[in-house]
Amino acid sequence: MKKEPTTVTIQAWIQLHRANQILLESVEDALKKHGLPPLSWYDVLLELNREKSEGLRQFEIGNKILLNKHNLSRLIDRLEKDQLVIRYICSEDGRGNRIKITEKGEKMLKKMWPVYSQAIQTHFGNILKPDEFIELSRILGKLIDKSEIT
Amino acid sequence: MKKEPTTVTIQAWIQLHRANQILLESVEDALKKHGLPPLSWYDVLLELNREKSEGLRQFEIGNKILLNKHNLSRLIDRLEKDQLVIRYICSEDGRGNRIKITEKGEKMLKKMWPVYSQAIQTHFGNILKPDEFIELSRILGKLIDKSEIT
DNA sequence: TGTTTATAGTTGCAATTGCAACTATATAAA
DNA sequence: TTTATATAGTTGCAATTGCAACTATAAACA
Repeated sequence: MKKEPTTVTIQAWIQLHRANQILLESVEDALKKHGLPPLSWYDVLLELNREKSEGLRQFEIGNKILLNKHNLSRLIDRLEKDQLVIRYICSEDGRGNRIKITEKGEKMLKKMWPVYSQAIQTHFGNILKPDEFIELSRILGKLIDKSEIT
Repeated sequence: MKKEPTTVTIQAWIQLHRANQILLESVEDALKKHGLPPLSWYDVLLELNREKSEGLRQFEIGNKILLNKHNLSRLIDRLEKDQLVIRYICSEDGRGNRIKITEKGEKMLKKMWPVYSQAIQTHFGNILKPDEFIELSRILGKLIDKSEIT
């Protein structure tokens, strides 16, 4: 089906891109200003924190946070160098490893959250009304779901 | 005002981030698959195409597409190397220069649009209903406006 | 079993980005 | 005017990302 996007579609697309860009920058700025690591570290640590006992395989993390394997591998290098995570050998699959969060990693997560959440609240939470979040969430959900099927 | 974001707020924020990530990737993939340059090139060329006669100063482009000056300077290096734009000396301000799109640049714009628009349509335009674009646009607009004031 | 094919993860290299310092000119202030 | 300060843009260097090739193991298959 070949169809030109309507003006409204194009506008919404640009705004989506722009809004995300602005918000992301605000969050990253806030983290940086507090001497904290970038958001991508938080994303990984958060997923690992949800699976404290078993840890996660790299590809599992990659699926959750939508990051390709080679960049994830090196992101984990950095996290490991800072002792926020550890790579364990993987008993059930000799090719891979199993990543677990450390005590220090949990502390980092706790240290980042106030800054992160405050930025979300300031630049996002305070701007829209409760209904608008629900509506926004519903619409974005459709976009995300659709892509997951494909 | 210190307030924790609600669950709904956090969810919407994550979805915004995710939806953008997915869509952007789709668009970039499509461009790459067709052997075309990245979206950032399109953004710059589009702005320049709107000001064909006078061209634009770098800082003007930077404001429009939200890109910092040093990265823009080098993005323009690349565009200029491919002869899609030209840097002219700037009569009214000796520090800066004035960027104009070339014939070749306009052609590139025309070549990119079908691929770009097709990707937008497939992954975005076809997914939501007309009302939803309007609503999405309205909500995102609030977020963007707010940030511009600050 | 032995052989192909797919998957998990890593690494080398090139391109891009971020940061800080720098040049040059313009604007403001003394 | 002279000096100080701000702005426009560039550049060196380090960090990050993207791409392709690579190793190692698992799964499928003959």
